[in-house]
Amino acid sequence: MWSGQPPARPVGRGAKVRAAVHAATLAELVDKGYASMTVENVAQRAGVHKTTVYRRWKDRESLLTDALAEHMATDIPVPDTGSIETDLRALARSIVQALTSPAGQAILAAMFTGAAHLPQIAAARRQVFDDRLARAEPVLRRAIERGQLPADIDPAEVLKTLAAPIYLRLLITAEPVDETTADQAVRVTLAAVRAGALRPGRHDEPVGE
Amino acid sequence: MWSGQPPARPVGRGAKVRAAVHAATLAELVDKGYASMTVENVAQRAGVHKTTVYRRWKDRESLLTDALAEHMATDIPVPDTGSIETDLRALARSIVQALTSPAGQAILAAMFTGAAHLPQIAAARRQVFDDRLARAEPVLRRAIERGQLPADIDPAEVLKTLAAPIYLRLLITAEPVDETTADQAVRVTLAAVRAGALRPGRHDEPVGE
DNA sequence: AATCTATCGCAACTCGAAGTTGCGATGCGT
DNA sequence: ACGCATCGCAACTTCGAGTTGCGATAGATT
Repeated sequence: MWSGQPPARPVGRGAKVRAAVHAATLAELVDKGYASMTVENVAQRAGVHKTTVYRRWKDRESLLTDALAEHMATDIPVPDTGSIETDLRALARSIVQALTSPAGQAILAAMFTGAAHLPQIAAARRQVFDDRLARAEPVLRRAIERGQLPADIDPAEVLKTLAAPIYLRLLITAEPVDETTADQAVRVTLAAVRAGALRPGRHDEPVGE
Repeated sequence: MWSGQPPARPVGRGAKVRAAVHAATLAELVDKGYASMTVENVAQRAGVHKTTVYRRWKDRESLLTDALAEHMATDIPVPDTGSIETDLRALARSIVQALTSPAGQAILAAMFTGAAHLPQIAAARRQVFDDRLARAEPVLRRAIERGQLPADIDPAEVLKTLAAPIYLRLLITAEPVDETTADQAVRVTLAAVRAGALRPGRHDEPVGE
C-alpha cells in the first residue's frame, strides 16, 4: 500500500526512514524469527520511534511483506556460456548464493519461521519460485538447440531437481551449503536428464528401467 | 519430563486429559500455525481449562515439543522386496504418506511456521531426519549385495536425493504430492546413482562428464 | 456406599507486546 | 526564515502468556 512512488512533493526524510526500517525488519527477522520479532525492537534498531512505523505500515504483516518485496525484486542473471554443464553450475551456485546471503536468510526466515501461514507470504513464495523457474528456462532451451540435452524434457522438473537438494540442506538437515552442494546438484540433475527421468507429462509410467 | 511412567498411584483421568490436549495442540497447530496458536484455544478444543494445561506443561514450547515427540516416535517400516526399484518406491511413498498425514502436517507446521528457531525443535528436526536416513540405509546395502547398485555410493546422499523433491514440493512450490511424486523421485535417484553422481566423498570433482 | 486425595474448573490477577491517539518538537523544501 | 509534513513521546486499549488461591469433582481405597 506504500509500495509505489512517494505520495507527493514532501518526501524529505521519508525515504531514509523507510530504508532504515526495512533493514531493521530483516535484521530482526533473522535474529529472532517472525514470532519473536517485535515492532518496538525493529523501531529501536532503525533509530526510529514505534509510532513512526505504524504511521507508514498498517501492521506487522504489512511491514514484513513490504520489506521482503523490496529485496525479492533483485533478479538473477541468466548464464549463457555455451555449455549446459557450466550454465547449470552457474545457476545452481546463484541459487546457493541467493539463499545464503543476508537478504536470502531473511527471506527464508520469513517464509519458514512463522509467516508461512500468511496468504500473502505463501503466494509470494510460490510466485518468486515460479519467476525464477521461468527466467532460467532459456538455459535449457538453448542446451536442447545445441544438442547437449534431449528435447523431451520438462524444464520445470529439471530446475526443481536442481534446486531441491539445496533447499533440503538449508531447511531440513541444516548442513553447510556452498559451491560443492551446487555442483553436486548439477551432477545429479544432468544424470537424471540424460537417463530420460525428467521427460514431460508421463510421470505415471513404471519406475523400473 | 512427563514422558516416563506415571508418577505414582493416582493416575485416574490424567492420561485422557494428556491425550486430548496433545491432539488439540496438533490440530490447532495445523489450523493456525505456531504463531497464532493460543493456549486458551488449545485448552478449549481439548475440553479442558487453560490452567490444567499450565499445570502439566511448563509453557507453550514444552507443550508443543512434547506433543510432537509423541507423534515422531512412530517408526517407518523398512521395505525388503528383493528389488531396489520397488524398495525405493516403497520408501519414497512412505515419506509422502508420513508428510501428508495429519500428524505429518502438524510436524511440518511446527518445524516451518514459527517454532523453527526454538533449538529443541531444530534439533528434533535434524535428529528425526538422521534417524530415518540411518534406518533406510540397509535398503541400499542389500541392493549393493544383490548387484543392483554400484558399491561406491554415499547412502546418505542417495536418500537425500530421494527425499529432496518431496520436501521441495511440500514447502516451496505447494504442489500436490502423491505417489507419482514419489515414483518420479525414485527415477531421478536411480538415474543419478547409476550414472555415478552419488559417489561418496569426492564431491569436489569437476561437474562435466 | 462413604471417604480421601489428587486433579480439575474458575476467576482474578501480572506482564509484555500489538496497535491507537493527541500533542508538541523537528527537519526539509521554498 | 517560514510553513508544513513528518517524527518523537507518552498515555492509552486490547489480547494472549503465564500465575495464584480456592472451591468442585472424579478415582481409587476401605
